[in-house]
Amino acid sequence: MDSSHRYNEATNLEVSGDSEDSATTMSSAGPEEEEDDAESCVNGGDDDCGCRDERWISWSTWCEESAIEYETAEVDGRDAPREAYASSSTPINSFAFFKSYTHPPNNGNSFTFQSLLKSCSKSRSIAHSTQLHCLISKLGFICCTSVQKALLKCYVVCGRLHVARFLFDEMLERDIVSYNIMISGYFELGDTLSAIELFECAPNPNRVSWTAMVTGFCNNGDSLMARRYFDEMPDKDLVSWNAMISGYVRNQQPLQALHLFVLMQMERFRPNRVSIVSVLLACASSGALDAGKWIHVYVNKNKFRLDAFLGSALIDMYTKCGAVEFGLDVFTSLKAKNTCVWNTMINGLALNGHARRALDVFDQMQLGASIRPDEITFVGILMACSHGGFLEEGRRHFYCTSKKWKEVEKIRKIMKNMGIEKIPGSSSIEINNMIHEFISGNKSHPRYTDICAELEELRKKMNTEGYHAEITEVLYDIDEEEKEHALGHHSEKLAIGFGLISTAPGTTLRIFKNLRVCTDCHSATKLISKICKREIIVRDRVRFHHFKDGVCSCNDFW
DNA sequence: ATAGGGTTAG
Repeated sequence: MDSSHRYNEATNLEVSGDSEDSATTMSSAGPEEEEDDAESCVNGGDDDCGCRDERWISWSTWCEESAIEYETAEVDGRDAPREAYASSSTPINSFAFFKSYTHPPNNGNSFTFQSLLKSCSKSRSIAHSTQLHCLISKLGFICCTSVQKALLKCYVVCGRLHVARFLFDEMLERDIVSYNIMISGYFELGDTLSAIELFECAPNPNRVSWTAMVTGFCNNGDSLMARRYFDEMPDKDLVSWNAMISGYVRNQQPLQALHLFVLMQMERFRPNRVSIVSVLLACASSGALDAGKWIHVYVNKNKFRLDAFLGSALIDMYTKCGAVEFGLDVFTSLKAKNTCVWNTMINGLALNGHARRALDVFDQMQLGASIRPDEITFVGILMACSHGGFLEEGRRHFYCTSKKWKEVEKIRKIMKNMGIEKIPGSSSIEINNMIHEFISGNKSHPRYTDICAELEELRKKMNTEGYHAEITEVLYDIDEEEKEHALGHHSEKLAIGFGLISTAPGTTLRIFKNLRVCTDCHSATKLISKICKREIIVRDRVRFHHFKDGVCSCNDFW
């Protein structure tokens, strides 16, 4: 396939807009058409021997015996295809609908069962899956390969891999689709070895199989292995690129995600909304505001439909980059606001310390828009309150997470034994469209010595202002001097030092840290903002700190 | 057609 063709394909995907939703809009063809496959595998089928009646009896018996509480099927137009109903409904509704629709001698065909199974896998209902499995066996549809695959999927999404494997091994015709279902199933359970094994014996792995490997490894935290498969993949398409990009985002490697996004376009693939949402997440978690703005322009230029998905991603990006007003602009311009959109806005405001505004939006959500808040909304509201300093008692209680060295030591040992390393502190700063990342204690930045000299200079000035390193926070029982050294090289200090020496006086510094800012860095940054007459904005894992003239916007609540 | 990619928090 040549690149220009791929380009067009990608464009069409975007321009048509709704194409990615087509999975829920089933084709109307099918249900009433008799399928050869199904007909040939049904046992009997002769009126004279009473098979049809018997089938109907077993169906109704099963309905009663399965103790399913039927809900009233409400469908617009009784002639709506059963598939459409099944794919957009719960299995209970689908069964009820099937029952109300089915009169002897019409017991449905293989399509009917495929759709019912689809609704089972959608709701991950093992009970309904097994019941349907029984019925399908009774009626003889189990020999139909498409029904088998649908059943396979049910067991896979319900986590019953051993059952799925049994069915898989029993299948007479195993096509690439069944292999792919099994591969993702193994990854879902974290059984990467079995997934690899299946992939390697897969007759002819296609793009879906390769992408399943990429996604599978990413979901299991192994982006390195995912990248290896991605690089080896012979014929990548947009979905495979998106899988790798979003995989990097999920594994907290936003810079790699951004890099791959650029690479993707160099390979003449045109980003669609999925790529855009993923890369916005990368911008949000690395604080790449300029990159994020560029994406927003791209979205407008290419007339991407601004739906709740894209809208929340944009609001999330802006607020996590400290640009609250831009986030609010997107929020107000959004026509369809679902719970997620409201939550994103509330959390974004809370994150930036705008407690009052977050609570206002919360009121608006319930009173003005009548959207029901969920648990995520409440987490956001709590966050807003705590950052607003409304929970002082909580804070006092908290100060009682602080000198238990022995406990800390124990936890560290357990973590090490489990193979979990402490997450290294990492801070990034965007300068001239370049993102510089600093890891605490890492000396690899080309200007490392200059940065240290600058920090040393600052320390002297800070000491005259009465600053002494607050060492209690290092939470490790090393001697005082070592503690002070470790503090001096916290990643945010390195980023600030670099920002100071590489930007014009007075320029605002925007730092992004993956962990929380420690007390020492907090008071040091306050002083630095005063000494250097700079505004310094630090976003840590939990919230924003706007430092100016020796004061922080969080009023020391965090 | 069935299989692979995307939103909010802790």
